Amino acid sequence: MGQKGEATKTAIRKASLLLFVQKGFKDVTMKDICEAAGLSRGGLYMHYGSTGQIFADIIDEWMEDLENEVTGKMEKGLSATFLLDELLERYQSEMLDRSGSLGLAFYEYYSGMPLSDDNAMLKQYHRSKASLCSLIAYGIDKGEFKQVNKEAVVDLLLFSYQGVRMLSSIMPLDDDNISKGMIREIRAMLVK
Amino acid sequence: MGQKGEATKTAIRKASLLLFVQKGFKDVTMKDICEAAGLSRGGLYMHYGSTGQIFADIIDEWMEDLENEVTGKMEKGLSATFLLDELLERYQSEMLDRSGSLGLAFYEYYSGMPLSDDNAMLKQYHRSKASLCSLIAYGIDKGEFKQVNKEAVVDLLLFSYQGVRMLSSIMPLDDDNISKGMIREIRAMLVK
Amino acid sequence: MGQKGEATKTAIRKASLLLFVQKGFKDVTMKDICEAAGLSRGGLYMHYGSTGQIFADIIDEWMEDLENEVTGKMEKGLSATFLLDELLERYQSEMLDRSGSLGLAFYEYYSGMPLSDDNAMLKQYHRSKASLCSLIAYGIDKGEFKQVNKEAVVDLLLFSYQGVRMLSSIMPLDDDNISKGMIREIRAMLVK
Amino acid sequence: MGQKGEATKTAIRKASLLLFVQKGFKDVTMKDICEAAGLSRGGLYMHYGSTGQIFADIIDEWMEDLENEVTGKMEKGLSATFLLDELLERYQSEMLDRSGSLGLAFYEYYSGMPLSDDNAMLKQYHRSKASLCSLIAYGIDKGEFKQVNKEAVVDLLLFSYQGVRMLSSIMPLDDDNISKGMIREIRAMLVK
DNA sequence: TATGAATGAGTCTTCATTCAT
DNA sequence: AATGAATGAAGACTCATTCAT
Repeated sequence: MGQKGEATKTAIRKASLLLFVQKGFKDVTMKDICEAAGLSRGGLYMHYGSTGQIFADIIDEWMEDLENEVTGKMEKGLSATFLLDELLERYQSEMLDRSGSLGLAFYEYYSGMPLSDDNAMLKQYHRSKASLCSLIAYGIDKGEFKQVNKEAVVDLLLFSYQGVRMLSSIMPLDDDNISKGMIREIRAMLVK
Repeated sequence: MGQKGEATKTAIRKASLLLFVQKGFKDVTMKDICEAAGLSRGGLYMHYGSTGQIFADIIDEWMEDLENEVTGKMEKGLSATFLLDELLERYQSEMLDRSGSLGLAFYEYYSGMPLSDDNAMLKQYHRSKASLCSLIAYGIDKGEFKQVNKEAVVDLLLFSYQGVRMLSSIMPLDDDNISKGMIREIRAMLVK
Repeated sequence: MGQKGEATKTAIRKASLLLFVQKGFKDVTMKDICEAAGLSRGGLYMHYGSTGQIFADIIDEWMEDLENEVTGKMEKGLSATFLLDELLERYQSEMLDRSGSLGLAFYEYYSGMPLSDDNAMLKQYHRSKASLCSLIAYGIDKGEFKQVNKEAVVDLLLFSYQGVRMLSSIMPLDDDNISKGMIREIRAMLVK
Repeated sequence: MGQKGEATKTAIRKASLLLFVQKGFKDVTMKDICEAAGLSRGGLYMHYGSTGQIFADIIDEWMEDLENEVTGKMEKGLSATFLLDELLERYQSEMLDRSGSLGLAFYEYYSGMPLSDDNAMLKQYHRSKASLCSLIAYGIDKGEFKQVNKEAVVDLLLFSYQGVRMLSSIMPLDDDNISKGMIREIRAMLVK
């Protein structure tokens, strides 16, 4: 019963994701999605009433996948410096893979909504922040890291990350160099 | 012709700017602009053929206003630390005044264009970067600043600035605290 | 088959009746009826192929309920004036209860059909007319009523009744006063 | 300037009137009107935003034409009986020309609006009523008419008129006979 | 220069109707 | 009998763009 319907919804989300990545949020029409999903007009409206609903659903699904892998490793007693490097490397590589980014779509989607506390990006920010802060606390505990203002350093990391990600999608940056340099600085702020 | 025509064009840009700030780039239509500028359809098309042309013109005008005030002061031999604080303060206050931001409009406008080197944002980035780098060099010269990777620190500043600016327009952030913390860290990286 | 099927059909008619009263005929869709009757699309189509069929069925059912109670009473030799008053009172109260009226639905339904002699409203008109005419004849016979053009007086009653009913559903009328006055006049035309 | 625009609006109203007469209010679409008026979609929307606006405009125009011609004649001292006959004759002929009636359109249009006192039909009712009442008063004054409840008789006339008009548009009535009879009765109620 | 009427294309949205299950 | 997924057609509405005046 729900079977077939759910499969179609999933197919719709999958097809839409591609479109949102390519064109941002505003330029994706219900018609685009029909075509991409191989569905008729009415068929699409059976499952979703607007691009906003689809996008919101995609985000929800998306966010559930992001879980702090860091915590587990701290519990295993690994070196904080090692974990930091691993994390920074991951950030750097993500900074560079700007393709496939939902940046514009997110920006457009949320700019059309009232600022609200159950904003998915906000939740994601808080989650990332908490995770990074606890890593730094762990490093300080182990004596590997300097005493720093954890929150400030984490913000610096997260926001500069966003900045590069967003700007490099609209202007040609030598992002490899840029991100390497930035990350080296941040590392230097932390590691003794 | 010039006279009156130029006045009308200026009025059009002024009216459009407001719209771009409020709705971003994609959602502003020629019709909106007609109404905002108090012009008829035909009248608007006399001067501009598309919203893109208007936006490009606005940016050009905009960019010409931004001039490096820093350089002059360096020449007067002022303390680098003083100049840095002044600059950081300005950045902080701009981080906070996210209202009136053209962020979304820029993003939308440039995401619809091929990545190109005569991108106004790119130019602006290079100009700011050069200006900040020379300030740091000046500080190092005077012995006030540590030896740092100038470019990296400047990028950190610029991109985290962009990050906060953009994100705080779509999610509710305690931006006052955030920006203060971040700027304090950056200052600490530089000043001996 | 009959059993359950007939129960469903009855449920459909019941749910539809409400909708027709609220929205007239044209604005009621098969989808509305599905929802109101708690049936699936396919389920509804099992029983009725269109709103017209449902409405026609409702009318048939409806009309069967209307039977001339007057005749019986005349046979019992009751006073014609008494019967007339009883009838007029009933008409007046119905004039006032314009809510729940199917007026618009009838109008819309029949205006979409060719004028035909097996029109349910027409049958109803003839039945009412015959019944009222025989009452008047009875009154004349008993010497209680004046010699009048029976048909004309009956028409006056029936059509003015319809007029008030229909118009008061679309414009705010002081229908209590209006109907009382009208009915008093009609009574005066008849009773010696 | 307004010249051409006003001409188009008039043409739109003219074309629409025909459609409203033929199909009532609800079944007339903006598309129908485009085609009937020989206009493009956008062209129509330039002048009217909905069928409701067009219909309202038509009614306004219409209502302005209806002016009490009766009053003038009373002032000339003509016989009340003569004026009454003239009026009744006019009503009768209008009862019969049910074609071209906006009955259904009116009904549908107003049934979709909240009952309101600035309802055009209501205004028209009050105007007609006042006009007829003063005619009767005039007749009573001149000793030609009986003492009657003016309002009640007028209501009887107006509502039975509406009733015939509306019902004869949806069921086959011998309206010639019916209206003649009804009008004769009403005349008899008045004239001594 | 400027007006505003007009066009035509494109998107949104809702339904009646069908059909595999 | 009944479900609900799917189709396709129809109508609403908005714009970019052109053009006669």
